[in-house]
Amino acid sequence: MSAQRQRRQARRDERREELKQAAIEVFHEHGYHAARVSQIVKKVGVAQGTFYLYFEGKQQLFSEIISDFLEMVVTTVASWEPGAIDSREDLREELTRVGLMLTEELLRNELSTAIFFNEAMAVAPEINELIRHFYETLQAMLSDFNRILCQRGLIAPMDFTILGSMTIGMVERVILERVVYGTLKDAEPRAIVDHLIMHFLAGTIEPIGEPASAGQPVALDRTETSDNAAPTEV
Amino acid sequence: MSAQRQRRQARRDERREELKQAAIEVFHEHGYHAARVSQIVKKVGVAQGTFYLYFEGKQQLFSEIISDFLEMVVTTVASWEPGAIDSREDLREELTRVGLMLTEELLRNELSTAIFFNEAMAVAPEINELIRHFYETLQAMLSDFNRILCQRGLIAPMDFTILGSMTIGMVERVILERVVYGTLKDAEPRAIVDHLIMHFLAGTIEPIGEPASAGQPVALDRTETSDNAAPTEV
Amino acid sequence: MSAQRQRRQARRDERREELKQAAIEVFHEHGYHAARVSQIVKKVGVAQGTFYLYFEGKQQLFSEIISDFLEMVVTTVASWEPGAIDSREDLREELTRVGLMLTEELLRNELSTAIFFNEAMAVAPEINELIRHFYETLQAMLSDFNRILCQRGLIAPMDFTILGSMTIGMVERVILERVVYGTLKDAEPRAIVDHLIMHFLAGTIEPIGEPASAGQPVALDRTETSDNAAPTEV
Amino acid sequence: MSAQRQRRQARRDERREELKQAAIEVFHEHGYHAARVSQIVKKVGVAQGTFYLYFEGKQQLFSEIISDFLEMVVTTVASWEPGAIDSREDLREELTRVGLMLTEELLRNELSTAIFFNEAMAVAPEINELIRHFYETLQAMLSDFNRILCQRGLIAPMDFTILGSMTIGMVERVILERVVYGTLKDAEPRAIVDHLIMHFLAGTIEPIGEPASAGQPVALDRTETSDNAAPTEV
DNA sequence: TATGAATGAGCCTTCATTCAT
DNA sequence: AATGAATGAAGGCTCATTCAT
Repeated sequence: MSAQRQRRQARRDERREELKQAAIEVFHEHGYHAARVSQIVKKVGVAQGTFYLYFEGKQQLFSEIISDFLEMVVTTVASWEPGAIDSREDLREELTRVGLMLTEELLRNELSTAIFFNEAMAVAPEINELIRHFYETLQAMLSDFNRILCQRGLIAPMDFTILGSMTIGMVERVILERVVYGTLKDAEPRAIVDHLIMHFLAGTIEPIGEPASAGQPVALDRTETSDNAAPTEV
Repeated sequence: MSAQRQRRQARRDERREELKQAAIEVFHEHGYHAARVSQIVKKVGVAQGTFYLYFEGKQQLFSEIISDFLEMVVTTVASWEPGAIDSREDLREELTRVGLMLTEELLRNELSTAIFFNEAMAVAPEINELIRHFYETLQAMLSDFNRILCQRGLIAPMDFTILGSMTIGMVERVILERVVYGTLKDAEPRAIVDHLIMHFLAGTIEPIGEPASAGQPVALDRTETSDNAAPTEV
Repeated sequence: MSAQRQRRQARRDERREELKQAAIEVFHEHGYHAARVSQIVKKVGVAQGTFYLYFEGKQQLFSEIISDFLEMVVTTVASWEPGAIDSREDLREELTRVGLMLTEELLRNELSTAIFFNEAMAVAPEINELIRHFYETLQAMLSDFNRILCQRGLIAPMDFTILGSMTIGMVERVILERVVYGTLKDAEPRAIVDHLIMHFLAGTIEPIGEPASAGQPVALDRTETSDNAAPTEV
Repeated sequence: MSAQRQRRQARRDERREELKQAAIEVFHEHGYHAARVSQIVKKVGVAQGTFYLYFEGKQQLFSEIISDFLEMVVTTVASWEPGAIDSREDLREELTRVGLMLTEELLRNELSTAIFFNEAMAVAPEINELIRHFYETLQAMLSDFNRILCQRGLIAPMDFTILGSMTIGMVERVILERVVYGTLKDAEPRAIVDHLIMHFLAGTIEPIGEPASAGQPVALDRTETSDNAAPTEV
């Protein structure tokens, strides 16, 4: 009895996932508004009505897809471990670890990422709230992180709300270009993460490309850099 | 004759602008897809058909609104004058000038800004292309700027494409929060611009908030940041 | 399974036919352009959307109605059997058979016939092509028939393309008047067919009304007719 | 005063005619329903409103165009002079005269002819009545003609209403093909008229192409026509 | 559970006509 | 007479959702 029930539930979950995956593809290809429920069910090979046995409707499914995505991001970012960080080098390492993990996740969920950035804000107020909440959570997390870092003297004091926004923006646009539009597809994830972290840490003071020199600011005077007209674009 | 023609043209332009403005409000309030042409004309007090004397249709008008917005941004950003910049202090001043100007423009076009960030990517492929083109233009402009700065030894060498994306992201998220969502409404435009520039210049090395100390990095306690020699400011 | 599928298909076909029939009535009553889809569905008692489950749109349905009609005509005309025709009498009999069959079909599809003659050319270029093609087919068929008849010495040589057009015109106007406008509603189909055939065979040489004399031309010379005997009008 | 008034009236008539001519072109090119008043005025180079100074509306203008056409046809057909006709040869000559005159007129008004055949019945009930009336007039005229001819022993007695319809149909389809569709454009007007008349007079008994033999029925037996497999298509 | 036929509200757009100038 | 901006009614079609089977 229970075994049969379990099997049924498993089959149900499977089909649900199939539909959701198909929806992600359709939403990605056409955008939410041009996406048709009929296209989704056709991809899976079930009848129109079946869709409504698994989801309340088109919007609710979209909402769920966005929720999944946001939760994944939050979980990844929240995995940061500030405990053992005592130096800027420690910080750099930890940020690199988290950055690479996030990058990996986003690349794994390329379509959802694209949907999130392109469509999510233009579907319905409820979803906008979801997203606003996400950004607020992210802001709060980053503020906490940065406050800790500041207390430990690892970063300078400043308005951590603004800093949080800047960090989020920096990261998300780079992700957008790399994961969604492929503009930065020549750049290795590692290089991208390095740039993000170095920029977070030192703005445009320190060069990137020679890991050896990382942590040691270049002397920013003309004589030394004059022969560096064509910087090595990583 | 000519006088009458001129008067007509003037009235025509005026009405066109009225309709466009009403459309911006409606698009902002309901989003592109939920916006109704009927709501737009009702706001202006003209008949439904009149709308089509001035615009080809709902989407074309949206497209025009986005174009206007993008052009405004590009024009503002392009007003940067790299000529006389010889030091990081010069750079800071020039960036501040442009940053404040952009902020001012965006605040003046608050609704368009919101529409751009929330809706623009989810309307139609043609508009997406418009926007992609915009970002590419921006990227190219920033890359050029940074290359020049780098040649002058004002910033370190790195991948300027990535740097461009980071800068764009940084700026646009802060704008979004401040202008569109009001999250940073407590922060003065000036403070925001300062943060953006300082972060661009020095990441999280330098404190912000005490203009007096600007340019002098906080002592990032060397014991804690042992291998992190205090960066020498220009 | 298969049984249910069959039942469904049957019901589907039935409803499709119902809608098409209703459309024929509406097109006939109001003409294509003034016909409303809403009138069609109301006649059948289904929702507006249902219409689009069965037809791509108003024009496509019209096109289908015309196609059906044209096919019916071509099929009927093509049923002619020239094999055993060796004399003008044989020819007359065969033409009579086909003529009556066509008349019967057209009377059975009175409304479609009317729609064809009144509306079909004024709906859309695609439909015009359909109709042009129909006439070309008919022309070709008639030319072939007549060439055969000529070879057998049953009709005189002449330009069979012109002859084909004359025959088509002769027939279609008589049909139009009888079936569509009812002008000739006093005339029995048989009488009409007789007139058509006799006219085709002998122009105005032979009288119609006394089948007995058929085949024997009235003496058409001046002396006999100069005294102007009042002919008995049938 | 009166001179000025006359000049004004002349200018008015001229412009009215210009508009009507433009309308004919537009109606011909697009069909009545797809024709736009804006296209008509653009052709003439006047404002939209000007159109309504000369015509009550689009439909009324169409109606007028059709009326002009019908009147032209009736006038031409009515020019027949039965007075001196005493023999079938006389008849043939008179019919040829009228036939050529009609053909000439129709070729001169090619566009109106096309509009009449393709569009006229599908515009509005009032116009249909106009056309029905036209056909009835034509019918009556032909019936009268034929009755006279019959009385003079030139044609056999039959149902002259049916004969009238047959004649009208014969003529109009040949015209349609030649003038409107160009299918018979290889045939000289004279050849067409000859065919029409010969068919009217003798159906398919007499050959066409050798005017010499006109009036003398070919012997319709196989021996003479057997080697005539490929009749001279005029 | 699955099906898929049926629903029906809702909107963008066109264009003949009007009328103030 | 001429203009041309303004009108506004009207309808084809879509598609998310429901529900009887």
